[in-house]
Amino acid sequence: MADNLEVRDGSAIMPPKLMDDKKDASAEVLENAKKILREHLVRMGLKQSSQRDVILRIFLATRDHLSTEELHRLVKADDPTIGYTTVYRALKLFAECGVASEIEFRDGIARYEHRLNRQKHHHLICTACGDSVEFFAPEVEEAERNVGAQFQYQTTGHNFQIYGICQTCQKKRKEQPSAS
Amino acid sequence: MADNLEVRDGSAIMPPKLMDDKKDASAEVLENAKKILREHLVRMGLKQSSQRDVILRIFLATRDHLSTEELHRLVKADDPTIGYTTVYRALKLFAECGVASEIEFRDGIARYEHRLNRQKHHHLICTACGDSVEFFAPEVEEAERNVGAQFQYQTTGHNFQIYGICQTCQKKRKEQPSAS
DNA sequence: ATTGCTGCAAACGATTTGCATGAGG
DNA sequence: CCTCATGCAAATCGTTTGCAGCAAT
Repeated sequence: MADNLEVRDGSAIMPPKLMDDKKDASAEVLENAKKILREHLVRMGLKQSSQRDVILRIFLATRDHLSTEELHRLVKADDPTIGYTTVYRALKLFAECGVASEIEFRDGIARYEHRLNRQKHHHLICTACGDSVEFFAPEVEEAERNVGAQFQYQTTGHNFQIYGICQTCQKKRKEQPSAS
Repeated sequence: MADNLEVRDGSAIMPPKLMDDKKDASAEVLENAKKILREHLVRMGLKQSSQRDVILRIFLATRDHLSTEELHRLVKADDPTIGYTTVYRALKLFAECGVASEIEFRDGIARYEHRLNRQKHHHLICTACGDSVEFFAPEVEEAERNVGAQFQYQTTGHNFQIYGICQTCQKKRKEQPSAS
């Protein structure tokens, strides 16, 4: 599941919505993630749990940007006994050890995506329908390094999204200029 | 494209924390903002109010990044009858018409700053103490244009912050490596 | 045995809204 | 007059935490 690079609105010249680095490295990625997580747990004096294994596997099996609730829904389909709080705490853990990273859309909901075997990318988000597209902007990574050095900050990351209206929603608005 | 990614200063010392464009253009800026707001109100079929004038004046009188609550506190000092909700709605209005822009720190609180007579800038934020520094990164504006064109989005803005630990907090951590 | 993990429910807190009243056009 | 603005209180809703019992080390 989840290796479809469909471009939904059918225009042929559009670049793909997801920039993929590897096609189906799921098993390999999963092992890698498990190892990273395990090392983090040991380092922090924490314990393993079967629930976290399930959550990790399902989290890695999707390419989407998942909110805690969405991931919980997926996890429950696999094991209905796993609660929301456990998913919530697992995601925080994944983010801590670098397996996941948080992205801020504009709906006030925390979303996560996994970072393993993925090039650094950013998101272009449609504020009308919530759809998003990924793009590369290496100059942003460079800006982080430069600015950090200039102000003598020890940088830990950044946050970069572009907002706009996608082509589909632009068309819709022309047809039905509904007062928002 | 976008290869001039140095943050300009050229001096070896620490750059100033706020990049100012004009020193004291408050009156001028206020008039400008009032005009923009008024036009927006007319366009949207809304009405003027004395409360919004007060809020606008006080909002423009600071260079800080204000949360709704902080601005409300300042406003109350001037006119104790103005309520939180009015400030909240006024800020949304200011953002709509371009007088203010929202910035997302990482504490889950919406903050606003005014945009008039200010160069486009971004923020470098200390996640330990919350302090922030402004910097220029024109290549980011360029990225917005390029990416928008590439994916045929009509862009409306972006969101860019760099996070890290400021020098002061780095020192503190060396002295007292308190487990967070 | 000790200590972390889980899942439930409850707490939290910033944001948002419903509504009666007041003011702008 | 009609419509929007205001301010209060209450609702919302994602996030976070307290706690009793369970599981890992």
